[in-house]
Amino acid sequence: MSKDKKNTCLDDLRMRILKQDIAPGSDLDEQSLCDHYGISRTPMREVFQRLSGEGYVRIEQNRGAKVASMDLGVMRMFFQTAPMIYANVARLAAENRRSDEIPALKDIQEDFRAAVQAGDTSKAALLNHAFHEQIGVMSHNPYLRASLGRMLIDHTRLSQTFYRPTSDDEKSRVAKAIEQHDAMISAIEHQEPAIAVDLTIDHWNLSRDRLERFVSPDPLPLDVIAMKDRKHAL
Amino acid sequence: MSKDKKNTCLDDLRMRILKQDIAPGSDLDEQSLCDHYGISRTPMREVFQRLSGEGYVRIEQNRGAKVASMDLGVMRMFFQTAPMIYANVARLAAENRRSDEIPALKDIQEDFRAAVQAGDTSKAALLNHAFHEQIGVMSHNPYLRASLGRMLIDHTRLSQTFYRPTSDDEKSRVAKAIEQHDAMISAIEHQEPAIAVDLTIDHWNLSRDRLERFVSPDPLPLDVIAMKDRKHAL
DNA sequence: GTTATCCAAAATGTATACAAAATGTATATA
DNA sequence: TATATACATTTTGTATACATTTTGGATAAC
Repeated sequence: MSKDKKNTCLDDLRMRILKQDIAPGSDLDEQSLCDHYGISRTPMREVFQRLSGEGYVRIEQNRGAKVASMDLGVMRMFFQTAPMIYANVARLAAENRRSDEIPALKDIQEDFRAAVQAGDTSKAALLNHAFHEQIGVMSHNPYLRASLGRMLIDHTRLSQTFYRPTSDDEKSRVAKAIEQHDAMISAIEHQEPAIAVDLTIDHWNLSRDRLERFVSPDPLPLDVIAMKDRKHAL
Repeated sequence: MSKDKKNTCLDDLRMRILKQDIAPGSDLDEQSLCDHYGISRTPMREVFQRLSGEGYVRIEQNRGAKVASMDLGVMRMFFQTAPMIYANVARLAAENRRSDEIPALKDIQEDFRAAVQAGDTSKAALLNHAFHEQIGVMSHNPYLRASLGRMLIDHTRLSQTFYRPTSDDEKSRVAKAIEQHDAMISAIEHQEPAIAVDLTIDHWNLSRDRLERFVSPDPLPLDVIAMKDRKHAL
């Protein structure tokens, strides 16, 4: 009974961190979370330890848990490291996947497609996360999974705006990402590591472009009045 | 006071797992460890959670903590993944190290050298572990450090016999490993990533040969009597 | 002889009271 | 006004009692 509540709490906190519903760097208040999830401090602190082990939070001596931050130095490492990890995980998944692991990947992809089409952007981002986690599971490489998990936390946090396309161009990018997922499933299912790697690199490049636009968006207009006039002129 | 005992416990369990003083797959008995380290169950369980997050142990629902196992599938992944992780961590350490991080690396290397010369084999293995962990710190890449930490746990567990050289050939290998460490320190200090990578690959190849001989040692003599005769003949 | 069922003992998980540490606030002092 | 200090409050850490689950073994049924 309470074990169930503990897992609910764990899943919910993971989700809220990934959705940036709880901001990077912010404190997690032990007591109020205990009240909210209806569990006592002991299992709550265990949840914090788990989240810390997975890289979602940082625990500091005598001052509680904070959501993992995303500073500039870490971002550089993210962009530098991601393609290597993703590509190698994909290769290993294509080599080592068990056939009974394929359906889970397909199920996630269908839910992902549905969430995108329904315009449920944060659900889509979470399902994209689950998709890539599942590829990590299928790689059967515990060493790389540790890196992958941490990369995906930051990737998902940065991609919260991805699946709310605001232009035809962005719509086609989302459609392309979905197609790439389908192709990756096929490459993994048919055990074609080289194809899985190529697709993963393409998928990363697409995502990286969007991430860069998110991290470094178009500058604000220099002259707000002029912008306003232009808008009226439409 | 008790916080100190908790950290002692954490460090000691890490050490005992790395030394294979506690065998892969074996259970950790909560109560007896509480008695041994003089702490109560709450902080002991927190220690287990930490060790689990770092990859030293696995916690299973309602049945306690077991030391991480090392089965065949994982070993394959270890040999497949290690050079990539080690080489990239070394590259990043050479690129990103801060100058105030160099002394710690040098100190560890001196202790390592001393332990080898003193014939303290398990201390040497532990200091080798610390040396490579410190390079991980200096890489400033939290993603790869997660993989590196897990690789080093298994690497150190497999290398317990390394620093007890039983022949002149093995002695020269140990001496070479020490020289490689020195050269790696220099490459990192002088920020030469390409050299750091090359040295790391060499270092890995040396280690891999010894690991393979450990995992797959010379077969037992087919005819014990003949061997015995041959020995008497010497 | 084998399997099934029940019960006691051991272990694991949770709640809570108490201890220690950090934080905030008011007052004193320069 | 700025800084220092003492004290109250809040937060974090630990011990322990109690609840739940698993485990081992005895007995019963087949």
